[in-house]
Amino acid sequence: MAAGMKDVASLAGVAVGTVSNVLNHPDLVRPLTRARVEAAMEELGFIPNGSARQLRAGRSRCLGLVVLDVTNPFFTEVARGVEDYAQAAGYAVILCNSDEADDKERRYLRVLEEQRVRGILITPVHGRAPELRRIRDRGTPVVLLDRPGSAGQCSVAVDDRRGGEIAVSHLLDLGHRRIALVNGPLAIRQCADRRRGALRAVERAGLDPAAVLTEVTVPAMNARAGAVAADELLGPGLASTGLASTGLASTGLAPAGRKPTAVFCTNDMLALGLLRRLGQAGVAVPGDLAVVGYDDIEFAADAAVPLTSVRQPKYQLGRAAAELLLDEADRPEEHEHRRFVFKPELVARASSGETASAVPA
Amino acid sequence: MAAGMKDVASLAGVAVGTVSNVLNHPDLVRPLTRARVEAAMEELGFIPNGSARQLRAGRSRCLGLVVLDVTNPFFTEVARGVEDYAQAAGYAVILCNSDEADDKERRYLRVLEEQRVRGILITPVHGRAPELRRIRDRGTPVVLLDRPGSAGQCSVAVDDRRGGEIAVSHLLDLGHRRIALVNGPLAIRQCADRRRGALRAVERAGLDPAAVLTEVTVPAMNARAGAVAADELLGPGLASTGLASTGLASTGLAPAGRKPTAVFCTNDMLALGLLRRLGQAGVAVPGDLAVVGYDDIEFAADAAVPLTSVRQPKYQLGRAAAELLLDEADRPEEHEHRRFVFKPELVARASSGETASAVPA
DNA sequence: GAACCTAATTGAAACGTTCCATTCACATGG
DNA sequence: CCATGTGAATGGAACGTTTCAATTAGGTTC
Repeated sequence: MAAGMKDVASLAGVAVGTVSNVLNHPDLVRPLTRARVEAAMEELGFIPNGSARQLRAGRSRCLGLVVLDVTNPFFTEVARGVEDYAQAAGYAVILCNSDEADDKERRYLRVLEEQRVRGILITPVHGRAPELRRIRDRGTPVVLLDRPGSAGQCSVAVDDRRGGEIAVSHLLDLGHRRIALVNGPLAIRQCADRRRGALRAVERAGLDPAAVLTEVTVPAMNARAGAVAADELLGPGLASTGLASTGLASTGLAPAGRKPTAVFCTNDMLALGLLRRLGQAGVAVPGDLAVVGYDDIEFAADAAVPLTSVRQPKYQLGRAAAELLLDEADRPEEHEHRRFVFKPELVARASSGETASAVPA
Repeated sequence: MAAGMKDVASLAGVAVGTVSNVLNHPDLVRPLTRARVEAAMEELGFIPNGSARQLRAGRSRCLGLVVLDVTNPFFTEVARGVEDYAQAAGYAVILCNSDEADDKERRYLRVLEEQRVRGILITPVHGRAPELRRIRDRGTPVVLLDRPGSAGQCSVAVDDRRGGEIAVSHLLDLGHRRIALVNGPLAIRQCADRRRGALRAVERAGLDPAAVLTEVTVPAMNARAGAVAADELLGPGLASTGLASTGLASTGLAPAGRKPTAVFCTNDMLALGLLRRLGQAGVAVPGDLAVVGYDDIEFAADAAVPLTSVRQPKYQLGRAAAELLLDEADRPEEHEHRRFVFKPELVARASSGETASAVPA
């Protein structure tokens, strides 16, 4: 069905080599001949076969991007950054969604490697260090996204420790002394780092983390999980009685029994899901409970209670990562590994009571 | 660098054909031999070369999905549907973002065809009918996404005409008689259809569309464009004076001078952007202006004023599309083209004043 | 022990490109 | 008229698989 170079060649009355030249080295072929060949291509609707080309070349014009959740605006914004840069450099991006699932991630990595993509950008679900290392060793550059990498590879990240710290410092400054930390799996590096930052903020304030922080850990970083966390915070007998209910399902450092006056969610999806649930339960934000999120996705500003959040330069992140990756892929000699670390920034809005006075300690 | 089947074969002391059999027809090879081969693969870190495989097979295990905007949660939800189905069927998805730009779309289509993807799912920017037809003719199945296709191909869509109709009927029922229609480029089919639905609703109510509807057309369907539309609606001398300002930049049917009491935005991104701007300008929603969106993305419910919207079965849409595509790809004989049309559904929330009484006519 | 089966393995021919060393046609200068 | 040079086109090898007809080794059957 599909016409190949052979067909084009015979229709144009030239050798296949010439057709190839028209495609890849147009300057080497006489204008007249070139025109004939191009006409033939047009007539046959010839589309070069990428597989054959790649096979010969040993490498493709695609790169792979593996994210934790396509549904999270944070990642789509990063993806845009990656895509814009890649596009400009003549590459296409294969966007893969690991869904925070180990096996999906593994499967995608395998596919990408089989496709001989030019390189892989990934926010890994778990450490994955050895596996990624092997991929590198086999010749596919890997850049860690949104994660400070170890030596021997490039990475692009935002200082998550610091992000966690400024979020919690903000709450402490507002007078909060009982803070819940709603977090995803600690195996995800960002989660662990933001938590460390939170702890550090408390320590720096001369307070006891065990007394201040209550940890609630949820298995995913999406809105649904945020709602679950809200339920857990509100305790079993909740309903619309606000936080008046008793037992707080503390999974963490602090002794149960004292209710938090603020929550730090380690991403905005979590925070938005939590916020919605709090609204349904009649809990006032920030009156009864102040909320801080992370990522500053576009929708955070538009939430029922505009969400205070820690902003990350998402688009820049993606762009920088793509740049590093293609540099490594295209000029392996000159390339030297780099680790970009962007600075996070607090964006205070209503949900933390930026404007209203603080809740008593 | 990368080990090939030849290396595996010689290490295991067998012929390359046998290695291939281990991979593709394990049952044909003696368990002992198989083990030896597998050990060799492991030792060499062998990863089969997808290009070579595809070249031989003539087709790849990937399919392409081209959307208008990855940043729009509507599309990421659709993508999840596609991806889940594809994944289960053993396919990987190449997600492409046309960004509503004609040339980006064209470029991606080209790449996908060169890659010999198994099929293409697309929400086209413009009609593109002839070009897509040629792609089909060359042997790549194409399924139209979120758009009722013409004959001779599969498509999956939601009845956009009806969606537009129920949105505007809802506003009419609430007593509104001056309605602004904030819409994207009419070249995008959904935009045109939703508009037609809006017109129909007005006619069915026995009213004059020219008198009721004011059209504001923006060049993109995102939040920024929504904000621009808000500015246009508020008129030049606006600021925080609500709608008290004078000249309304009507681009459409209605004579200027009378200000709308309601807005129908043809997607939620537009509505959310508009909503934000209205908030900044001190316009009360739904008091001064009622707002209805379209898509019912997850964030619509969480907006400052929860957004009334027209819900589409996003995930189902993607899933159904992938199913049709793979059916066509895998069993071209039995396959017959189908056109799914899902029914949209109004989700009334505060932004249209669902609860509050209607604004006078 | 010849004749036949079956199961396992082999080797070579494709697949559609790109690359490169040749060949060709023709003009130029000696 | 031969040697030389130049620009254009050619033809075949190579890329790493899969497929398939052919071969081999062992086992059964008569």
